[in-house]
Amino acid sequence: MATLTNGQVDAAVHGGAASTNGLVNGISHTHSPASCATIPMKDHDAIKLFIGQIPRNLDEKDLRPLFEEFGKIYELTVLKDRFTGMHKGCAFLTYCARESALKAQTALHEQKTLPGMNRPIQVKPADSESRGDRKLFVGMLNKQQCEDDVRRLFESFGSIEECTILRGPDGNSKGCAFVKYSTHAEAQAAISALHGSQTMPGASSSLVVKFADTDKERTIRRMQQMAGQMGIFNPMALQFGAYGAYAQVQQQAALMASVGQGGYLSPMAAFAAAQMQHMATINGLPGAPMTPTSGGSTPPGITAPTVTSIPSPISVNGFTGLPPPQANGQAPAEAMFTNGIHPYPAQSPTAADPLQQAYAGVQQYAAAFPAAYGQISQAFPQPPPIIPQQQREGPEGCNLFIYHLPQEFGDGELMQMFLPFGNVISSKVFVDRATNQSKCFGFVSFDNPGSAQAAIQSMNGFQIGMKRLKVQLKRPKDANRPY
DNA sequence: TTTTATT
Repeated sequence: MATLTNGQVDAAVHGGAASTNGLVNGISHTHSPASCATIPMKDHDAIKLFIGQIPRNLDEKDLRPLFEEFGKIYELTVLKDRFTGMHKGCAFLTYCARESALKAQTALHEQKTLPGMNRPIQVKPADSESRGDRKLFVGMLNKQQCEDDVRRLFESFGSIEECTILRGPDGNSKGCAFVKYSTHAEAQAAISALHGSQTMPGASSSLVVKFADTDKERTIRRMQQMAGQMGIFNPMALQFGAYGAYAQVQQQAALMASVGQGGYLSPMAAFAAAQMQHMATINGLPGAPMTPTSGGSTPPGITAPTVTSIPSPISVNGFTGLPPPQANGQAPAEAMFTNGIHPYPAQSPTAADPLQQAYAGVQQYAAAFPAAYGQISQAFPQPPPIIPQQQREGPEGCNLFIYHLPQEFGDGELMQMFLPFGNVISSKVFVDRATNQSKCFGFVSFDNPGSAQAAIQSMNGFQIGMKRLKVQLKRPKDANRPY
């Protein structure tokens, strides 16, 4: 009996020790293990790490020594822009051993700052390693609340992997945070329990707890901001694949940036890319390099013949709200691209009023694509009635209150903004009697509640410049109604 | 009231 037992124990100890040693050797010594020295093999459960905050002048060979400290590297790749080859300041790293990854993460993540960086290095599992959506955006926090306060609020719903308060350059809280749980279910539980559950002192509304924006959503947000900064507003872009269009534009812009690529550029993308340049310029940012005169003998891609065939008005106007191309097409394109970035051709008769151009764009769009327009607009009479009749109210549930309108919006602009959602029977911006200035709020009435709801859905919170529209059902004021 | 990047 004793013999048998000993034998079992010996076998177990031996086997266990052997495998443990192998593992320990693999991770705890710098680069000695013979196990994966010649043929790189990684553990079945290896973790791919994302490395962030890397100075752009460091490439793989510069980075290797730093990470080899923690074990044999299976793969290390610095991320580069697909078109320009530009170093993106981050990398992916996979160790042969899972343990090495964990060690490196513990030792390095936010523990040191590489030369020239303002933030500490990031070493954590890549997004591709994670299971599902588990990161939350938390809004409407008190600006005094710190990471620990937020953790305390969220810890009972699961294990928190990350908790960050968003701060401005001055270090002041922006009143919102990101909280990452280890699983989607935990995140969901926190949303159910906390969203809207309380109002923090000093916050303008109740606590917001939702899944953080995806990349796509962030792109949309940025697009809205840009549109706002340009004073251009066009709801059509919201309704129709502007997202996809924008993604294309980004790609195309990158293409343009790499002079000499000479690939096909759709006129729309060229047009929009030029605008992005312009926006970058007016924002005082460098923007992607686009130098029409560079390269001497090499004509820039943007002068390719494709530019002269005029795009469907949609692409241009739908996306940017720019004036429709002139009939011959050639002149405006040339004017625009020879001065590099000017979105408004000087000779345009309506150049003085970008807003008006945007509206012209909407109509042009609608006229060109009645079918598409019909998808969101139940009733689409030939030219939409821009001049509101006498002020009328729709049935209950059809009347909207809109706040945070741009100062320059009048009744017509308000109507134009909501036409895509249905039949607008009236629109009214309130005006200060003394100054004749808009009070930045107004009312819009539809002929059916569905349109009103669709408008709320799309337009509430829509960002124009620094402001966000508030769009809600008008309060029924039966009590006040004059007899 | 949505970040410093994720092939």
